[in-house]
Amino acid sequence: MSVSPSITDDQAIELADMFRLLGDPSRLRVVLTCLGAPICVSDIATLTRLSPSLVSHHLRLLRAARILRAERLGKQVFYTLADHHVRCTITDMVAHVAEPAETIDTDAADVNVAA
Amino acid sequence: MSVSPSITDDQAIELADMFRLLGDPSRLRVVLTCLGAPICVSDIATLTRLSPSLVSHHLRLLRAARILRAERLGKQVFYTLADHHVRCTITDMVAHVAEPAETIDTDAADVNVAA
DNA sequence: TCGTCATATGAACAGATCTTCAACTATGAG
DNA sequence: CTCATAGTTGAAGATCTGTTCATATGACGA
Repeated sequence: MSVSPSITDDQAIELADMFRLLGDPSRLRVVLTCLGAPICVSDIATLTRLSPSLVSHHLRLLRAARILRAERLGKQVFYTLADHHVRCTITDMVAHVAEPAETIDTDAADVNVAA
Repeated sequence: MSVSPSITDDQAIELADMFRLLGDPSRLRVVLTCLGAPICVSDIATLTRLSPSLVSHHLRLLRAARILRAERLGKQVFYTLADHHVRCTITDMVAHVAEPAETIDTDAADVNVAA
């Protein structure tokens, strides 16, 4: 039984799981760092000002959730968004919250539960 | 100093905060329940199969984060998404994760590191 | 007023989570 | 082989968070 139109409870759990991973400031910063070109662990650590160990722990979770993908190149391991869909999803979410609301109107005036 | 192109650390924290709230399955289901018409607490509790008390606790957090908005009507209190921007944001995020990935390919096939 | 329904709130507990530290593996250079 | 660099992993601890239970508040009807 779905709790809302057009989404199953299972999907809700999957959705919550992604949100939970992105819900930690440190981990989110790690993900944001990977939005551009593939980047190695020590660079992520430097940019985010987090310890390499902590970054690695976060990366493991993000990898397990298939949000990030790893690729070894010599001694270093480079991380990137797992695929195009994940990149779209995260980019859009970031844009939504970062922007002060732009294309708003379409149905701005509707159901208003009486006073 | 921003950790990624086009987003400040403050925005990242704000973003993480929203994700964190949406990252709990129960709380997410509460939010999803409010996507449609304004709905009262006991109905949310029924639909989500959560105790009224727990629902109320979650609603308080969601209200504080300005994700939901409350409106009293007699003995009942109805909840809705706080504003159109929040509705867009959440609707889009749900759509992104709910859909089985649409425009995927472009870079789907490539190296696989992990041994 | 009293009683009841609808919500809200506070305390308390169990379980999860972030972070650190130390130790470990893997790769490449000399 | 030995060493240094890059990353990973596990244990441990402090903190946070979700949930429940009991109690309180607010609103309406009798």
